[in-house]
Formats: sequence, structure tokens, C-alpha cells
Amino acid sequence: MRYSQYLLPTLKETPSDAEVISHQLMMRAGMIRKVAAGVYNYMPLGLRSVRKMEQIIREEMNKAGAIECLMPMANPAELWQESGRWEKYGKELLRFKDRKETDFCMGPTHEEVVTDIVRNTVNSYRQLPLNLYQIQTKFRDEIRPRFGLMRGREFIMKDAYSFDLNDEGADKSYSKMYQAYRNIFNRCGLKFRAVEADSGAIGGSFSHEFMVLAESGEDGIVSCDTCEYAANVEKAELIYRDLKMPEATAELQKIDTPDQKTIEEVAAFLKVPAEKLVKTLIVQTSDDEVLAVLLRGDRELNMIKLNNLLNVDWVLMAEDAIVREVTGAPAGFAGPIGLKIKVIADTEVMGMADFVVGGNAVDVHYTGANVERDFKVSRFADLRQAVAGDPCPRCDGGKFESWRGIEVGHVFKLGTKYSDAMNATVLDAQGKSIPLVMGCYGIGVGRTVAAAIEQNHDENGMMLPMPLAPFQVQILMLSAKDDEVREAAEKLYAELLDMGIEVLLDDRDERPGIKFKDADLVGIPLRVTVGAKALKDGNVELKKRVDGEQSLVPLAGAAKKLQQLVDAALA
RNA sequence: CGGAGCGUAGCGCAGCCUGGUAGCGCGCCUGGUUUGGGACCAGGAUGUCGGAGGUUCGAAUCCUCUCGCUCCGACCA
Repeated sequence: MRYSQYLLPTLKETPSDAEVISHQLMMRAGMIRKVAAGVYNYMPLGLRSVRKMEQIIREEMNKAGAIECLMPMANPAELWQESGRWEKYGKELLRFKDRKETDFCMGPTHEEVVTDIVRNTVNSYRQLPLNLYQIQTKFRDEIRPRFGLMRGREFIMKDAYSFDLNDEGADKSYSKMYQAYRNIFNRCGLKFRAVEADSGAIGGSFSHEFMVLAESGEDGIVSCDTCEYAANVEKAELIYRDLKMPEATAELQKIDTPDQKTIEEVAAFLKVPAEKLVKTLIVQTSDDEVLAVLLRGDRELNMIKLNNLLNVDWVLMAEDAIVREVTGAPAGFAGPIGLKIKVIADTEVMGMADFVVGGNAVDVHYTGANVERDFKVSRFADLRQAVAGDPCPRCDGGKFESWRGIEVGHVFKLGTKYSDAMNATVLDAQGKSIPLVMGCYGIGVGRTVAAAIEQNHDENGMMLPMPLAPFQVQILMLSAKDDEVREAAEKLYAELLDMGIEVLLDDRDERPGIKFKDADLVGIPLRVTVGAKALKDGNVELKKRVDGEQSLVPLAGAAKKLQQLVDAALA
């Protein structure tokens, strides 16, 4: 492709509404342009990367035995009413009517449609297993779209749905997809973790999220440094091997702690580490219950774990008025001793003795507090947020490392939720009608490209890995007016095209500085500079975008050398 | 939906408080000089000041309504 004839509108300045790097760079490199909130044009350059991502997905899905199809964006309400989601999905489902006033929605996901296909076409267990996938534009009317392609309302997604006769089959389908996903993200050259996820409202027995590691990730995750275990911090299990309740050795003592409210203040005031404190959080639930939660002073409460434990819709920190009512003191002095409400504690607290707690009165704390002797705990449970260094629950000796991650894929075992609701059954070998066991598997295509940029960039621009890069090689024709330079660049360009290499020739009549800056911004992995200097000796300059490694190569052998480098980067 | 903020040239912004000729930088066009990391000189084009209504002799500026967008909270590929 010739730059002079291409549409590659780069921006010198960062658009003011782009918050994250990938969004900024995709805008600046002319990959995307916004049309409406959370709705983007894929510009020629951006589309090239998106298509590459899709192709990798397609190849790996096909290899795993999935079959591509394409379902409509416009879904009739009828199917959604059948599954019950027309009512349940809420405002995120973009609804509209056709000219006959029939209700439709833009598909945010396609369980209903695919289930409808299968129930109409699959009747026998002999036709199983079946895995149908598509790469489609989805629409979810998110309340707050942001971060460019990272969280758009309209976005391209690969979604796959597996159908099996029974659980064992479904598990097999699931693990095939799990492996296919690993292959996909590996091929993209991304650092990622497959984490155990909360299967949430959709239910089902297990679920993994595929997270690309990046500083700017929205999710906190932990992974074991020795085994395969990885999980969202919200879900990461904690384990206490050989936990015993130690003997109390200290007397319970009431002490004055004037104006010392936070854990840091109290710890500093008493000259003890925060680990020797136990904090008491007063929470209220959707069932109108108020209870106290105990955690070691330096730990964070994991609301999701608490939520699941209590089995309620939501849990919140109690309002000030409630705190005063149950503890008799303003926030900052709550403690378990003498509380009338139910007290639950993080398991870790069980292993603590002689600790500091709030005194339920202004400017008062207790030291030397102990469970059982001084107060009762109705229940111990894993309630705290996992952090780096925590021991792995699945292996011996492994420790957690912590990361930020961007969720780019999700695999779910669905069970029979949709097949039951929509009556998708087959006859088994005994002629009995049984509901299909389903799984669903999504990958955010644009999001993965954005995540790849988050993970691969520097201050000058993008550094997309070869498999996702819009072009493989860029030639900078440094002076379009110099005949020798032009001819040499043209020759190399033609050779590379012949070899089937994806090459962008910057033949614009621009100053070198502009070409260099744009090249860095777009970040095509291999850059060849054809300039008068090196050409005098018959050479061109080769520079790798990732590490900045430069070398002079003879013009004559440049094409071959480039081909080797491209091949190596794709292997 | 709750809270905060912004809509002025393609992009980034000033002007608004205190009403009176719409401005700056970048980009764009023309000519010239330049040509290895976002050049310089000279000339030029570009705006329903988001929209509607109101106040006023006069509104980008004040008032009301409206639409769009961005940011902070609960959802998610």
C-alpha cells in the first residue's frame, strides 16, 4: 500500500476525550474515529488489525471443531420473550420496532437465536456435539461507554455456543474452547492469564475469564507463581493451613485514643503494626440486616465474598447514623466487644490473639482483645481481598502474584438454562427426549486489539505484535524527489509485494521528521529507511519497532532478510 | 439514573464573569526556500459560537428549555 494513496489520518495531538493509551493511540494513528458515544468507525488501518484478530480466532475455532455461521443483528422480541430475557435484560438491550410495530432488539449476545437454530435443525444425539460460532457486531446500550474500543456500545465479538448431550460432553466442549482460547491469545503474542471467574447470574458450574495483563486493566487478578491457578481478586480463594486459635496472653485493656480513627492512626499511636489490629466494619444488607465484619487491620473486605456468604442482593457499608446507633460511637471506633448485632469475621482473625479493637465509644480502643474470651464471633469465613504474596489454595508453596487485567474473553458452561426455556431437545440413544447441555464462549475482538496496544506501546506510539500489526513492513522513502532514493524504495516495495509481505510505502512528499514520527506512532514492526546516506553504499536501514534495534543491510538482500524476520515473528 | 463538567474553524483551546467587529496554535490551500526525527517566509480559505425560545437597540456572552458529549459511582466481550 502506498501511503500517498491510503487514508491514514494521523493526529499530532491527543484527543481530549481519550483517557486510556490504547484509545489515544488508536485515535492518533487513525485506526478509529468516533461516530457517537461508544460507536466507532474502523478506519482502514484499524480494520486491518481487527481483521487479523478475526482471522486468528477463525482459524483456531475451526481447528477446535467449531463451525462458523452468522446470526442477525436484529433479533425478534419473540425469542427473547421465550427465554425470559426480554423482561430481565433491562435497558442495556436496545429495543426498537419495525414498521409493523413488531418489537425487535439489537443482539447483545445470541443464546436465544442460536438455541432456536439448533432446536429447529438438530433432533438426534447423533448430530452432537455441535459448536456454532460467529463473528458479529453486537450492541449493548451501556450506561457509560468509555475507553474507545475497550468498552463501546457497538463492538465486534466472536461468540460460540456448544451443544452436548450431557455434562461430560459439555465439559469436553468447554475444555476444547479453553485450549482454543489459550492458542488464540498466544498466537496474538499477548501476555494473559485464564482466571477462574464468578459465573454470576448466568449460573453454571464453571467459568474462566481470559485477561490480558496491562497496567490500565480494570480488573485485579492474582495468579500462582508455581501452578496454573489464577483468579479475579474478587473471587480468589484464600487458604489457611493449620490455622489454630492461639492462647490469649494479654489482659483486655481500655485505653484512650484521642482523635485516632483510622487504622493507620491507631497503629501509629499505639506503636504497633496494623496487623495487630482488628478492624470492625458495620455493614447493612438488602435484607435490612446490620452486622459487624471483622478483618485484620491491614486487610480489605471483599464485598463480593461477603455478598455470596450472606446470599443477599447487596451489601453496603452502613450509613453513619446506623453505625452510631449500633456502636454508640461515630465511625472509627467500632469494635466487637459488647455489640448486640451479629459478628462475622474473616478466617484470618481466628489466628490472631491480643489484638487492638475499637471501644464503641469516642476516643476509646481496647488492647489485648481476644476472640471467645472477650466477644463471640458467630461465623468465620474467607472475606478478605487476596493480595500478592498470599499462599496459593491449589498447590503447596505457591504464592500469589498480582496483576491488572483486561477481560478479553470469557468461557462459560451454561447448562440447560436456555435449552429448558426454549425447549431445545434431542432424542438420545434410548429415544428419550433430553435438553441440550450448552456452553458459551466470547471474545471481544476490538477489545483484544485495544488490549494488545495497552500491553505493547511506548511514549512514541504503538508496537503491535506482528500477528496483529496492520502491516508487517513499512518503507520510508526519505526523499521522494531524489531519483535514486525513489527508485530503490520502489524496487524494494515491489519485491516485498511479490513475496506476499504486507508493506506500507511512505512515498509522501513530506519531511523526514514527519515520516519518522508517523512511523513510530503507527508502529509497524519492521521499518526500512531508504535514504541517500546509506544508499551511497548500497544499503538501507532496518529498524525493529519493539526494541529499536537497527542495522544496515544491502538493498539487494533486504527483501529476503525482511521475509525471514516476518516469518520468524509469525512462527 | 444520581453527581460534576464541557459544547466556539478539521484538531487543541481562548473569549463568556463585566453584552457591542469571533480570536490563537496546529492542520488545510497557493507560491517560494528547505529536506535524516513533527522546518521557515509570504499569502489564503474555513465558523448556522450544539439547537430552540426569551431579555435587550444589540447575545458566543445574561435567562429558560432542549440535545449531544466527557468525567466520577452500580454492569460487562
